[in-house]
Amino acid sequence: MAFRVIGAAHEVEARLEGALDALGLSLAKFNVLSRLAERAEPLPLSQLAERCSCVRSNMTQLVDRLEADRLVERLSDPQDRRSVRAALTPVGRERQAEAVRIVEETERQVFAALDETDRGALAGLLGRLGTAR
Amino acid sequence: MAFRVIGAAHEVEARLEGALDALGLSLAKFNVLSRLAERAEPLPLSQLAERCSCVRSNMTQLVDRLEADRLVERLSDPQDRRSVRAALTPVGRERQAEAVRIVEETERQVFAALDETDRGALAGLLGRLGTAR
DNA sequence: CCTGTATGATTCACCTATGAACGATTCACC
DNA sequence: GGTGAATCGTTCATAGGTGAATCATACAGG
Repeated sequence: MAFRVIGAAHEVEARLEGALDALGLSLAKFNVLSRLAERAEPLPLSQLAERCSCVRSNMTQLVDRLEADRLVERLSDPQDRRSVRAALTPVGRERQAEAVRIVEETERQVFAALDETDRGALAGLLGRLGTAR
Repeated sequence: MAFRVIGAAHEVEARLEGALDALGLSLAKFNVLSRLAERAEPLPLSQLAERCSCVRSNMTQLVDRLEADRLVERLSDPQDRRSVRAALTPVGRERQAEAVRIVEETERQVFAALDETDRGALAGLLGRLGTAR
């Protein structure tokens, strides 16, 4: 049962990765861009890591790659010189918006066979899994 | 919706990884050991990769680490000198059996809130996701 | 004011995964 | 029987993820 859930999720991930590939993005990069797009303010990397549910060292690398792609830039914070804030570039903002459309379209295809009731049931069942502790 | 499925699966994976940690195993290693435990015959790495749904180069590394752990050994095949077969060591076989118990117990906890009907419904819904193409 | 502690980001070592390129072998077919 | 194509495992570069250690900076308390 656990492996059914894991296997299905891997397939969904693979579909999304495949779709995002056309934009030179991965799911991980898309996630970072989306967290940044949510607010106008550039975010310190530690907050970004928290919102992406990953550790800071991972965010350092992700931002390295996104900066190399010219989608994000690092800004130093004069208030706290330890802090580095990540900001979307104009290209990054555009790319994120295109990615949203692609992700939504892919999602529509993946869940096409499920009506609203089915989707609610699925979300409900997943929400009852005992993953705490 | 897609991210609900993915998120839930990641939490299930994390629970299993955490539980297997006590045996010095990961989910990936457990999977390899289990494929090997299914039959007495040592398996060529390419078949092992296929059964684990991963590429051969990944299996090379996984078997490297399992060999370092003394859970698996590489046997050369006199019939086909290109081929390398992986075999469980006695310790590997034992470890796999312990891991099965731990995985089953963890699974029981994760799915405790779902009765048989719920589990069937969940499997059914997941099976209807459009991941082909 | 100074000192210790907490925090921010990076680096490093490791694990899992992919795909391309490679060397060695096997095999099919002429 | 020799040659060209396919197959096997490994290696390499790249990507994403973790945790421990490190360095700089900020901050609280004496």
